[in-house]
Amino acid sequence: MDHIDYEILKQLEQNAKMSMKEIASHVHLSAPAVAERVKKLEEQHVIEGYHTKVNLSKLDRSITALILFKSTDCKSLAQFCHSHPDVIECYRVAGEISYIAKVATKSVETLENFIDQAMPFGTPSTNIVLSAHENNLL
Amino acid sequence: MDHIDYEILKQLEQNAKMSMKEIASHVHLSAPAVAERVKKLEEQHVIEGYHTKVNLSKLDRSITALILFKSTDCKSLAQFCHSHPDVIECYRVAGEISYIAKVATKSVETLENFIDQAMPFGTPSTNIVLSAHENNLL
DNA sequence: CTTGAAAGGATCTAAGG
DNA sequence: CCTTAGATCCTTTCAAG
Repeated sequence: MDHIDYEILKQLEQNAKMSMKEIASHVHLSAPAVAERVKKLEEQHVIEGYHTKVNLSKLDRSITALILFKSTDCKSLAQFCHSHPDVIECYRVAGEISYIAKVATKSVETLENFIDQAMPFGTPSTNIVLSAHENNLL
Repeated sequence: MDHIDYEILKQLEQNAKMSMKEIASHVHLSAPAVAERVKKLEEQHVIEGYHTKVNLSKLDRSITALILFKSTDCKSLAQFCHSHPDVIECYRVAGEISYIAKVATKSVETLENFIDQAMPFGTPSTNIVLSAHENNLL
């Protein structure tokens, strides 16, 4: 993991489909050299996968909410969240809160349904996302 | 956006590098037909990008925290978070909380530094991530 | 690590149903 | 909107340096 690997990861993070040739031109190496480095990064699980980001509103899931739970049965809450189709991410956390679920859903009605279903597992505090921002890792 | 597009997105979500040929075999179409559909999904911004997931701990950022803010100056807090290298995601939300930052940092010391720097912009409640889970969209 | 070349795939283009 | 077929580009693998 040297600075060239960092630069390769930086390029791939922003565009997973970038060709070895193109990455090579950024890091001033040959394409086979870059391919070998990428292969090693995959084997070392530095690269965990290549994913496609899909627009949630185009999937008719325009409302995103971060729901904070105080729960005494996080195992059950986790099981519920892992299997619920509206949940896109969830976190077991230590702090004032014990569990956080990120939900992307169709409408306030479906959000209400989710909260009602989740209530038995803990006390939710619902925060609707107004805007979101992602920073690059590298 | 028919059921075939959904199936294509489902495949690409899990593996952005899947070839048109391989997707084609899943949806019982020819490779060029799939390529054309993917191109349209890109043009319609249903597909927002192709990204590589990088292991944070391999980048020496083993601690992840979700920091909940009560703030009266979200604009400044957002500006701070957008430009801070430890922040990976942040959300302006409506609810009990006004702003949420997802931070990936090296150690408790660097986390402490972040909190100290963020304090002027609001009242933080720090929740360290013990475990995380992602669901598939499709 | 490099270059260069060869083999195998993938994508792109075009013609046609 | 689809298919098939041909051309082109990219990747991968190997050699030799």
